[in-house]
Amino acid sequence: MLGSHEHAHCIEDAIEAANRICDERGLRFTDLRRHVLELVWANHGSVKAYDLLENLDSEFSAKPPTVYRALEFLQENGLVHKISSLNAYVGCEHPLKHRDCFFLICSECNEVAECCGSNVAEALRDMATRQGFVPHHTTLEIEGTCQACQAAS
Amino acid sequence: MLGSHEHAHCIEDAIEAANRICDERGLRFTDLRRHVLELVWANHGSVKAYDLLENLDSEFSAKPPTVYRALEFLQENGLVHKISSLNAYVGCEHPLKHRDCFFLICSECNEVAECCGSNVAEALRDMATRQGFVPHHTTLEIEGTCQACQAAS
DNA sequence: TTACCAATGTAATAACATAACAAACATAAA
DNA sequence: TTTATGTTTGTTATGTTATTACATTGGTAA
Repeated sequence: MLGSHEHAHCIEDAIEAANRICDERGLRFTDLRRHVLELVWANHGSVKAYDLLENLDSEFSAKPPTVYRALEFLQENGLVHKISSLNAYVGCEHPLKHRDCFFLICSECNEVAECCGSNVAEALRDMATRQGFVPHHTTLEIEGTCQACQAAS
Repeated sequence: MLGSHEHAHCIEDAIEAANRICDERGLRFTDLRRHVLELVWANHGSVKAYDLLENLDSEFSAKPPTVYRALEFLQENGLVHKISSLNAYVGCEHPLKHRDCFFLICSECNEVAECCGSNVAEALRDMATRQGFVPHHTTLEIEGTCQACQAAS
């Protein structure tokens, strides 16, 4: 668990960042996209596409493409990440500053923490370089137990 | 591409290793399991479960559970890895020696190279430790362009 | 207004994976 | 050898995740 906090702030911040980013890029942060982003941020865990679908109330005609298109837009603009090992999605904790990030996934409480930079990225670059490999995209997802959940057990 | 080589040797080696491992562990390396492992090793790319399904000829009754069970067995015994970002499977290049490994996936030629150890694993452990996170399983998959494909372009 | 492109609606289907139960088969104890 | 047991495979059905293709709507600028 994350420390107790006014989670509404997280959502607000995410929406604000999204507004700013779309503005800068001349993109439309539509009702649908905003709504999906809010749902993704409803908690600090990851969210499944079909759960989003169920929670897009009657305001939207919720068919799979509706959700996947919104997720695609949000991913392209760094507002959401896909967690491949879970087939699920999380809100990006620091859009724009985002580079070489990876995820700590607690399988007890299901929260996902996003980490950036550090020695890991460097070690990865070194390793790839030694192999003559040019990386485009890295998927780094670590499943385990977070600090809070260890303390609790 | 990997350098040209007698790929049949890779398959042979994989089967031999599998035989040895199953033997040591008192497990049954059945025809089905052997056949699936051979198909996984048919090339150095990753293979999709439903492609395996199509290629399990009439010798086996090929329904999805058939394939997924074989893959599960092979994964449990370190003979095959799943590539989450592709929903696909690759043969393990060094069963048993396998620890903290990760994958370089070339999106030009589709080959997958498995890497182990090195500073990366260490950096990951450090990072997790600093966060008080206890890792159980790491998914590390790097998509990019391999050396051979850069040279070719 | 028209023309255009982006966004969304809608239906169908593709791709990936598992549940639940039955049958076949190996192995070892009786 | 027979029986009992657990493992492996067969089979049907279904659950889950994601995309294709085409129609419609809506914003924006010529």
